Amino acid sequence: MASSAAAVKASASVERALLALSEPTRVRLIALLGAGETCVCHLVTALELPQPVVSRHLGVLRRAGLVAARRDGRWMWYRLVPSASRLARALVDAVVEHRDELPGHARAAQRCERSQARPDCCE
Amino acid sequence: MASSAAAVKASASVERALLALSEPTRVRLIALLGAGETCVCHLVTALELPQPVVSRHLGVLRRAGLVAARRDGRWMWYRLVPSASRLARALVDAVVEHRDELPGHARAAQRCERSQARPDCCE
DNA sequence: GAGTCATATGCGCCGCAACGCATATGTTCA
DNA sequence: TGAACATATGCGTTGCGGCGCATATGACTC
Repeated sequence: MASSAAAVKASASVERALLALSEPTRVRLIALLGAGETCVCHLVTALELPQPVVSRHLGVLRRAGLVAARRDGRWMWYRLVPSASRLARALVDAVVEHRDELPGHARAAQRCERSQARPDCCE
Repeated sequence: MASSAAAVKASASVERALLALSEPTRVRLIALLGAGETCVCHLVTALELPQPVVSRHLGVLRRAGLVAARRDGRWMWYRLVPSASRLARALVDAVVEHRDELPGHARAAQRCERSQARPDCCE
């Protein structure tokens, strides 16, 4: 029946989703993306981490089906996408909803906004 | 103000909570405990893992403020307790609510119930 | 108090995943 | 085409956490 097939699919994705969420930096990325689609350069500025680190974590989240990427010229924009797993969706929603509790999130979000306000970046 | 003090406390506990939840076995334990207070021996039977492994994971969850232990003679019973962090509570609730999606949970829960039904264990 | 049972913990080992660094890929503009 | 920029990836290293094993702690019975 269709529901068991869906359960299998969700089961496969829930493992990757849980693995993806079991890393502080990736949780912080989810929290930042909760504010809307964001360019990688802003995420790097927000988290104050080396670009390869951010890129790698975004890759994990993407392969886990939690975020999607869109290319705009030289820039890549990432956004949250609903996971195939209800559990994963609930976890992401919880992180986004209560992101203010994450240590350092407020400052990171501030750096992210200020970075987006600069006219010399991302067009 | 009081809210900032609460935020600091929640912030301290949310880190430990996220760390505690970043492990598949511990997530499975949370899922099992979602059915109610459970004796360690049943959790060992349910997860089919060595007793020290289960005990250690329960210790992590306990120190993270996600579960509490109660001694009853030689047996220890564990139960979920509301975390000081709203995010942690939301994550635990999500795991419990969608526990059926966790790979192998149904069988583990079945083994847990059958273990509890045996009269020769835990009194 | 000795023995037994249930659970917790100390310790050493090992695998894995994150990181740093360099570099590849892809895009824009001159 | 070549240079500059943004992002992704290959690779070697390392640190941390989970596991296995033995043993300690606490509780009950005789």
